[in-house]
Amino acid sequence: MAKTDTKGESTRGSRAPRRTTPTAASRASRRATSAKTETPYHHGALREALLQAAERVLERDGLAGLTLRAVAREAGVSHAAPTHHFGDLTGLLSELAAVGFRQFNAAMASSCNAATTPLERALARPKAYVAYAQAHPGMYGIMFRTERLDYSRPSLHEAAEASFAGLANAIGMMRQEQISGDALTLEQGAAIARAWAMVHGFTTLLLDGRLKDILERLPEGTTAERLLEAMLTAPIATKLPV
Amino acid sequence: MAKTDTKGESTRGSRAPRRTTPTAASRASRRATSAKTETPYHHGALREALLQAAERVLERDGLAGLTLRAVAREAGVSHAAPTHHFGDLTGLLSELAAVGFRQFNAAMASSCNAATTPLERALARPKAYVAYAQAHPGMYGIMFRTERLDYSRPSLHEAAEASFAGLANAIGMMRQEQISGDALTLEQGAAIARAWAMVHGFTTLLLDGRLKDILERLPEGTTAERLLEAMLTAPIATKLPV
DNA sequence: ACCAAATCTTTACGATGTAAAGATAGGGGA
DNA sequence: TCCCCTATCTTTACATCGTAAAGATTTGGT
Repeated sequence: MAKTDTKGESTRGSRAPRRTTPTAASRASRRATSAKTETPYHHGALREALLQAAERVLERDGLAGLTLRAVAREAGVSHAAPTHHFGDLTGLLSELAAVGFRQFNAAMASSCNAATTPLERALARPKAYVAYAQAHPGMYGIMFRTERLDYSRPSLHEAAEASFAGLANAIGMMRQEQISGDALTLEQGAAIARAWAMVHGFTTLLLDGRLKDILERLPEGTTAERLLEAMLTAPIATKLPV
Repeated sequence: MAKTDTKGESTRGSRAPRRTTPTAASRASRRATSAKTETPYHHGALREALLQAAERVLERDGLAGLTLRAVAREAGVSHAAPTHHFGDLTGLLSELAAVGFRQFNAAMASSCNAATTPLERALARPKAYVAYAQAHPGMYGIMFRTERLDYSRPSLHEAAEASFAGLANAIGMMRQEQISGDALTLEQGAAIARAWAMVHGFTTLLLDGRLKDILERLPEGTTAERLLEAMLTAPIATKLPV
């Protein structure tokens, strides 16, 4: 793994064979030029391939391992290829986060649709929220690491906005009010903030391992999901929930 | 700032009062012990100076600008000096996070002591929590960026643990129960998780700018602190708080 | 006074992001 | 059909970063 830069990217030594990585070989058969194992100079769908490679790298090596060059290696292209499609690292991360938000929204939507009873309906979204984060910790981590993202990118802005709209909408339905337009009462805002903060906070604390102490002291075999449920449904013992 | 590595660090004479000359000359004159203004080879309290420099760099340039070399420049020492005191970047960040946790705990403690009425007592801690994060966003950010920290370091572990213990204790007092020892009921755990998740979630969402949309739609001049208060004290409109 | 250990600097190396120039294909007009 | 234009991808280059290793300097113990 400690290969030097130039060697690792197939630059200097082997001049003639352009791409010898396994991923490149699989791509070669797609292009029917003259039955050659050579990969085409033009990938054809590199943008998508890079995003998929980035997701693999992220979930495998964590955020620290998610570099432009690592993604390029994973996709079997030169280290500078991603720049052309995403501009810079922030661009790649932003587009990847957008993918994450879309997956995330889809997961919550399908989970809500599957719910039948009112209790199920109320818990479906938070549970799906936490479940997605647990299943894709890397993606979730990047989606909320704002200092590395560029929200002016339309794809990310839209996907994230849709996520928030779904939440606000769900709260509104639960309160049987019509939350729409531009104005909110303090109570409505507080309800949205409470719901979002509670679920988001629980999720980040959970992923950061900070709930481990609590979980270990709970009755044998209590899962995070069960704790989430209890947190959301437990009667308020005092006037203040905190 | 576009100089080469070695030149950029030590020739950078104008930066700090110390270490103004390249190499041999300064060493020679320092040897003579005639000039009192000359910087000694040994700093004397470099560890503390580096931590303070790191905090300055963090709040000025953000987490992205917080590098070992930047901290060394800020402190006016060679780029490798921090390594000796902190081992590596993770070590520096961990010690800095420990400083943050201590500041954080102190702020909450003093705020709780100043409270008189029961309502004040209940809100003092969350308010201090959010206030610290708003006043020191960089420090707060690093304190919860677990993938860059090493919790096996005693100073960090202790400071963070004290923070959690204070929280659990406050919840216990509010519920007028004795939360101690090792066992927790599901309800107790849920209460702690709820309080922590709510405040921590609110804080991270606020710092990430994600509550801006909500705040803008609230009645004119509603501050984040007011929203926090409403979130914590508002009556639960439905059976489920979410 | 002297030597070992601690502290700080120099030097060096691999990795990364990014800019710029070169190579290669695909596609549209003459 | 041929040719050139443009998008796509590769090479090359460079500044910065983390970190290891070795050298320089001071401190402190004996």
